[in-house]
Amino acid sequence: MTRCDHCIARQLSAMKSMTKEELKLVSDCKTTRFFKKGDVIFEEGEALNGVFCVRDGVAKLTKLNANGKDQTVKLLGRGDMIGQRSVISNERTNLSAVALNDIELCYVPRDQIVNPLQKNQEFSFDVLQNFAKDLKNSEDDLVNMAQKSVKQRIAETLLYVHRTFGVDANGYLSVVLSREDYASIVGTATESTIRILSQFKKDGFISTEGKLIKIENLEKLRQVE
Amino acid sequence: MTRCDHCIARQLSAMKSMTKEELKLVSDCKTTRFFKKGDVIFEEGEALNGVFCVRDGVAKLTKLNANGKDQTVKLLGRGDMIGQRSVISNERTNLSAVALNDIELCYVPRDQIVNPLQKNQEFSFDVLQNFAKDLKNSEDDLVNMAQKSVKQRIAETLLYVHRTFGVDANGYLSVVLSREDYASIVGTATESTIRILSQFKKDGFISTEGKLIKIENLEKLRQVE
DNA sequence: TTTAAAATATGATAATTGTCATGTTATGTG
DNA sequence: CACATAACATGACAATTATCATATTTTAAA
Repeated sequence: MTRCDHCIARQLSAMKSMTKEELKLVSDCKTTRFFKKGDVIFEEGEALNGVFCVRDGVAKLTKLNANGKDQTVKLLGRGDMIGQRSVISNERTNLSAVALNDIELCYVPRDQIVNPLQKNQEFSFDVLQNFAKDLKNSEDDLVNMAQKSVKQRIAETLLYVHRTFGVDANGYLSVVLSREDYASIVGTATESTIRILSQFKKDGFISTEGKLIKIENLEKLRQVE
Repeated sequence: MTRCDHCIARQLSAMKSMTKEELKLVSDCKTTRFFKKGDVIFEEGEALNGVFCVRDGVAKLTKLNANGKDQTVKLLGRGDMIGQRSVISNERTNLSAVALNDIELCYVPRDQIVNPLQKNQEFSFDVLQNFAKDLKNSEDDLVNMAQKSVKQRIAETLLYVHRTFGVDANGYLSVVLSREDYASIVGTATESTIRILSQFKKDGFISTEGKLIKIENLEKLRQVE
């Protein structure tokens, strides 16, 4: 079994401030899980008795609204933790997690997270700082959602995916999302997303190859109004 | 000077898990500040070297967007803490705080919050749980903003204000917000807000008396589509 | 490889929301 | 009280976005 202290995810997550002993416990208890593209990792309303840590791959957190539509709340990549909140507040999760491509997760039981949280000040302060950052991002997202046009939100999502997950050898966004995925992130109809992406193509801001998207002009995308 | 251990705000905030000694320090260091309706408590971009705790009154947290419009991110009432995040992440605040009516705040210097956070496990876990709750709310807000109509968002805001801050002796919402305030919360034009509130009046969902709003039919407001 | 299903694309049209103009009503200040 | 200012209200119109219909293309499975 892979040891946690070598895991690349550790470099990126709050777990970097766990002690060697704590990390050893995590290492011993954790189980590694693989999910295929499209697999549901957990469903809204489930009780999570542990935390997932993304070792490799990308997942989305979604929330079902009253009309039966999914809203994507967050994308998660390497080093991100899933389910910390539910574990800390001891509530069922209010989000579903779905794999966007093949993904490898470590599942760490609740106790191995909560115990260090209650004993290791550095770790708990780190998690607190992560939460503070998440909250700030969340506020920014809210303002964007409230005040920007669909076109702007799509442009920003493309830039976000580019910035966060990078590009493949040919310059295409390495995370491949369907038009419906993009629609679910910006909170609009799939048709609107398709139309706007087509427009971006005509404008030369992006190019596509099947489902792959390449950003051709970062600056123009930033200036979309 | 009023002692913190008698403060009603303490019953509601994470400070309830501070030790007597910690609370004594807070009590000795804190300063009480009064703001009048409309006063700016602090501005986006300021460095906050402490935390505000709402003793009485209501404030809003707003964020300026690129077009110069304010988005209201959160309303704060008795027992709510303002500025914890900036203090914890050691960053300048990304929000402004404005008094919505006459308000009394306690200002607690940074150290009196951060030191207990680094020493008192119970307190820091409590703050963590508060953050977890805030994050969940924030996600819910995002989904609402993304997927509900302006009309629904206004109806929900009325219900929220009713639920959170209650009504006066005559049944009017005890927090009095301008149409512009409501617009800034739901992220729409002031005129749209005025129109929709007029419609709600015609429909008999609410009644008004000057700026005062009374909810006449909770159930109908909940069912708005 | 064939074929069904899913994803993408686009037109037509409706619904929602924003913007600008303009008038009325409250509110507060000298 | 008078007056200036801000808040509220409403019409007319424009812009954005959603919805429905219908092709076309891509993908995946038999």
